[in-house]
Amino acid sequence: MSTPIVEIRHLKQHAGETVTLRGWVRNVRTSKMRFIELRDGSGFVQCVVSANDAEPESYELAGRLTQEAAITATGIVQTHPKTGAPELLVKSLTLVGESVDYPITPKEHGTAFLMENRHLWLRSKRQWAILRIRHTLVKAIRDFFDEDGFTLLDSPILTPSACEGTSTLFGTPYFDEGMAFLSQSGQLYQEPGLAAFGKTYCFGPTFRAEKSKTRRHLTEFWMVEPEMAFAHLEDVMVLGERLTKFMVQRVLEGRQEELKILERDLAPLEQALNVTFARMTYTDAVEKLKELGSDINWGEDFGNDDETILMNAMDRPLWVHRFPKAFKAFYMEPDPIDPKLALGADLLAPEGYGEVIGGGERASSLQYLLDQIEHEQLDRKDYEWYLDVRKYGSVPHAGFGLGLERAVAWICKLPHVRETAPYPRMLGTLKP
RNA sequence: UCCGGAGUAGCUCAGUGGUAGAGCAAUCGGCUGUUAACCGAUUGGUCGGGGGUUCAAGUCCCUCCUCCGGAGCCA
Repeated sequence: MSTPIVEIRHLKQHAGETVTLRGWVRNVRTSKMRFIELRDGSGFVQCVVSANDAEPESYELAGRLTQEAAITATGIVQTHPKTGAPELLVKSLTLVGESVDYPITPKEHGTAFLMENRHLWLRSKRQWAILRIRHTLVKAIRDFFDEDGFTLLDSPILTPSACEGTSTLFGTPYFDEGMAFLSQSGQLYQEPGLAAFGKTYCFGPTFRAEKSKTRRHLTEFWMVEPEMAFAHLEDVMVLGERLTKFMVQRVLEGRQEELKILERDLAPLEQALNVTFARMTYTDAVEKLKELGSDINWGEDFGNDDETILMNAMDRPLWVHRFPKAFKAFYMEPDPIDPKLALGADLLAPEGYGEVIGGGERASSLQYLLDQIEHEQLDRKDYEWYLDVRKYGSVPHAGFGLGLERAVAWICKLPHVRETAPYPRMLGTLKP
């Protein structure tokens, strides 16, 4: 006689029925009664093995199960007499794969050890919750742009030169063409797509060979980069805010169990959903920072502390816009009212998470771009294809980049982005 | 790259010059529903590597390596 195989997430629908579960042993507590905490990737459930209800050899097996052994368990779905949660009253157990001396024990571990065992750490409850939320955010991002009429236009990962010229790039030999570089942004490749598709986005890994050693940096991270034709700075802030709210909403709706595992305070997320994001010009932000005790001067980029100081005084996400042109990328459109300023906007997440979105309006004048390329001492030859966007039907256009890992870190309220990626790549971390 | 901190049992840590310790894990035994279960016992160490001081070094000095936190740079 065979019983239906059921995923733990569907257990509730099978109350009173005999079913088979397949999964891994998270923990075992043995007394006369034996309790197996089982996980199957879809959820967690307690299996109860008693001498009365289980076959003798299964009862015996339950007594010698080890952490992370793979098993199947067949029994009746009942409710926990104390908590009311579904549990399985076991009739029979089979051992599918044994597990000897699993390194990650129920007690605490250091970060270095956990990172070395990242491939196993993925099985831990917190990591499971975080990566499920990451999954939901990726899906939300795709759904948002697809439903909004954007066309996915994949930017290449192997590129011939720097896009922004500032950051360090990872290089790799590319046949007879010399060095190729891993892309640090797909944006420049989106712009030519506008005249073909109107609104486009790319979403994939990007790479920065910066020797940054902070809680906000990975050398490999995912970024979604929408770009819109006939669009201005205002459109960036409107779109970015809608996207952020959509992402937060999807997680609040669909990942309640995971948020609970993470003990995430939901109030700041609900707040972000229900209010209009704050806006402040760079110039006002500098004034505000000075009031709050920062030693920043106009013309300097925000330091890590500055973002923290600014956001501690804020109860919602904040757009900072119109930065000094000097420290922004060469392709930014200058502010027609004050040409010292660039029409850029960054979205700072609350709770100390800092920049999640960076974007703005792109320069649409060929002559202006040529002047900028000369001024920045870039090689015009590298950008001819990019300049063609301005030669053949140039229009105002704008877009932004949203860093997935930073969004996950904020929404899960994590102390470090390294937990937001399945296999994070950082300064000094290439394994596993 | 700079500043600070740390490397001792499989893991998390205590041990400030005189015989190397605890909790967890593992192993064995006990316990009528447990939930980081609990109780008892056992096993487990080139004290990060190299050099030095000393009768004696986990402990003091030099040096290298690795990791953690922060800065700069950025999403």
